[in-house]
Parts: sequence; structure tokens; C-alpha cells
Amino acid sequence: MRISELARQSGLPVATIKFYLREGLLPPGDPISRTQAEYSDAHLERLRLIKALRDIADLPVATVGTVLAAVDDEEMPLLDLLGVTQTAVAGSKGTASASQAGVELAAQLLADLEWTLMEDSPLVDSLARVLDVLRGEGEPVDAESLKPWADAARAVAEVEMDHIPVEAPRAEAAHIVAVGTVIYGELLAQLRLAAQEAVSLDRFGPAAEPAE
Amino acid sequence: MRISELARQSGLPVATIKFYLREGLLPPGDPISRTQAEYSDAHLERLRLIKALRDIADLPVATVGTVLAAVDDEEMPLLDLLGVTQTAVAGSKGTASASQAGVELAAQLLADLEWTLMEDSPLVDSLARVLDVLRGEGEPVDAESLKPWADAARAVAEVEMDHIPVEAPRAEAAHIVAVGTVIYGELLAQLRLAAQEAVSLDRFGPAAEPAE
DNA sequence: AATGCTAGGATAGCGTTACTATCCAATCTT
DNA sequence: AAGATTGGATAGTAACGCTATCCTAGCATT
Repeated sequence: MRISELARQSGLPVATIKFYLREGLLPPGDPISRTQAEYSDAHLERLRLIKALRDIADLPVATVGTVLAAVDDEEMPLLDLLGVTQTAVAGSKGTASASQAGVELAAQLLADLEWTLMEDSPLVDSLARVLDVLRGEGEPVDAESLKPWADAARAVAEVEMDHIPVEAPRAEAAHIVAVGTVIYGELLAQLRLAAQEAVSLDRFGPAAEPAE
Repeated sequence: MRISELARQSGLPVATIKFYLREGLLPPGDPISRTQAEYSDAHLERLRLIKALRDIADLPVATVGTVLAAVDDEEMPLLDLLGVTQTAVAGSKGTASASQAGVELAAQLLADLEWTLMEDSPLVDSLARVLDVLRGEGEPVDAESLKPWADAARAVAEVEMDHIPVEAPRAEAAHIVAVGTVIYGELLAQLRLAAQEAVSLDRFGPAAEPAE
């Protein structure tokens, strides 16, 4: 198909597709002639993926590029791909770094939970930043207090890791790792909000006040 | 204290504080004279809150304003404040809206879970958008398949709702509702990533011992 | 009271991000 | 043959979140 067809099927403007081509998010089409290129279903698939990462996870375009490059890199082990994707998701916000105390707190928390991370995992820092804020708000940050969140996180993580088809072709597994890390995270976040609303309605009654 | 002292203690540039004042995120100080205003600890507190919402939750400045206005509104019931905050968090990303099928799917999911939301809750739409993407990726979106995430979400939501000091002064409870919705969400997200890494290291990692 | 520094307020400017629009010559379609 | 379309290059735009500059008025010191 040509670019306009790709635009039609993906629902993205031609100009945007050209932009993604320029940014290297979408590989170039097969050049048929000097002014024509042929795009495949793989391109469409790729655009859908980009759209998901942008719309749902709100990842910056440059970060999407990093993740896609990792997905495409046949040499990269899935474990490393997971790391790249996590870094993209975790690190896409803010620039401030965690306090020393926060990092120690995070390390202690992980130790208490018996969760072993990689030596230099950037997740420790992301976690430390959150703990810094909680501490600043006077909330407890010890393992016991945070256990409900840790248990919930661990439970979904186990399911998600089970879900990776390690026996399947790498491309397929890589795709699921990247998408799953992002999308199931968002799913969990949205379900949490929905659950909050359901719980609060259950408790404080649906007849709380006359809505208009 | 004067503005420069406020800047020093909050770690924010004076120009930024002025910007927040203009945007209405920070209430004006007590005017001592025509060119001097006195700021209190409450202002410092407020700045810390703004910083948390910006740095951690990455909420747009305008959205932070909406949430803060709701926190300040003594007339607003906590239930409504929760709704405002959730909308801020859930809706701060993307602009695309969910498909009709996605909305129906979301409604079905909530029904199967026996979660009752408010009539016109925007969460249905946010959830539908996520389900749309999952469906597009060929992932299952029925209640049974998604139960692990729903259970995890419900579990933390229960704890979080228990955590709101409904008997305390409204200002305090309101503060916790707003901050908690955002910060514990981020905590959960980060813990999930950490758990993913811990689980995958346990399973595939270097020096992994079959811990059975 | 003169001097100099800071505060507060208004306005304008800047850097980044993510597109979007315009051109253009080379095809392609009919 | 002729109008439309394509790929590619380049430039422009809009939103966002600050940041910098001005200016006048007061405070603080001498």
C-alpha cells in the first residue's frame, strides 16, 4: 500500500506518518521507484503500536523510538528489553532526583520484601522519589505499611511474567513485553481508580447527595 | 516570610513561584505594604504539594489548579473531590476517545466485577480506551482474564479508602484524598515494575537458583 | 535624607515537544 | 497528455512551562 492508504487505515494524518518516518519510529517503505514506496501490514502494525504507546502511556516520541529500537534488536535478551521498557515508562516523568535518604529507604524496602533487583536498576531511584514524597507528606514508608501495595504489585507482576510467551519467536515475545509493560500498567492504574470509586460508593452510599 | 525566603525553603526559583501565583495555584501572600507580602508555612506546604503533583504525577499546571481548587472548596464533599482528582489523573493523558465497543466492554467488565460506578463516571471512558488497545493487540479483555489486575486494584483501593480520616477536619482529609490518589498510584506503578524485575530475575536471571 | 538593595507585579521571551503545512520534482493514473 | 499523487525536504505552528527583564515602590543602612 502507499502512504495515503497507510494513513487511512491507521487513522493518522499523512504528515504525521512522514514525521514518524523521519524520527525513525517507522521503518521506510520498500522503494518501488524514486517517488513511490510500498508499505506493508507490518508498517500498519507498527503504527498501531506507536499510537498505543503515545496515546495510552503518553511516552515522548523519542522514548517510543528507544523502546522500538530495543524491540527490533534481535540481539537483545528479553530481560534487557524489559529493563529498557521499564526505564522508558518509569523515567519518562520529571527530572528531579531522589534524596540519599529516599534511596536508602527504597533499598531497605526492597530488602524487606526480598525483592532482588539488578545492581544498578534505575527503578530504585524512581521508587525512592515516590517514597520521598510520601515521607514529606508524613505517610509511613516502611515495608509493613506498604505491604498491601507491594503484594498487589507482586501479584500482577507474576501473572504478567507468566504471560510472556518465552517459547514463541522473539519478535512476538518482545512485542508483548514492550506493550504489556505499558498497557497493563495503565490497566491497573485505571482499575484502581474505578475500584476506589466503587468502594467509596459502597461505603458512603449512592444516595449521598442529589447529583444534577 | 517574603518571596525570596519562600523560594529558598521550597527549592523553587522566585520566577516560578510568581508564575504559580499568577496561575492561581498559590494564593497571594498577605500584603504588608504595596510592594511587600508576607507568606506563611501554609504557602510552603502548598508549594510542596504542587511540586509533588507536578514532579511525580506529571499533572499539567492547569490540572493541578483544578485539583487544588477542589481541595480548597469547603463545600465540596470528599466523594466529589475524589472524582475531581481521579478525572485529573485519568484524563491528563491523550485526547482520543474510546470506541463504542470499548465502552460496552468496560461496562460489562465492571458489571462482572460487581463494581458500581457513578452514572456518568469518566473512568468508564478511560478504562474503555485501555481495553481498546488491549483488544487491538489481541489480548483478552473479559472479566475472568483481567481478574488478577482487578483483584489487585480492589485490594489497594480498599486499603486506601480505609486510610482516609473521615472524622478529621475536612482540610486534612481532602489533602490526603488528593495526594493519595496520585502518590499511591505512582507507588503502585513503581512497585509493579520493581516486582516485574524481581520476578524475572528470580526466573531467568543470572545466578538464578531453582528456589523450590 | 541619600544610597542601594530587594519585593512585587506586569509583560515579554525562550526552549522543548509534537506535530502540520508548503514546496517540489518525479511519477502514476486515466 | 494531463491532472493527481508520492516521497522527501524544509519551514512553520501551537501549546506548555517556565524564565528573564522592567519598573516602581518601599525597606534598610548610613
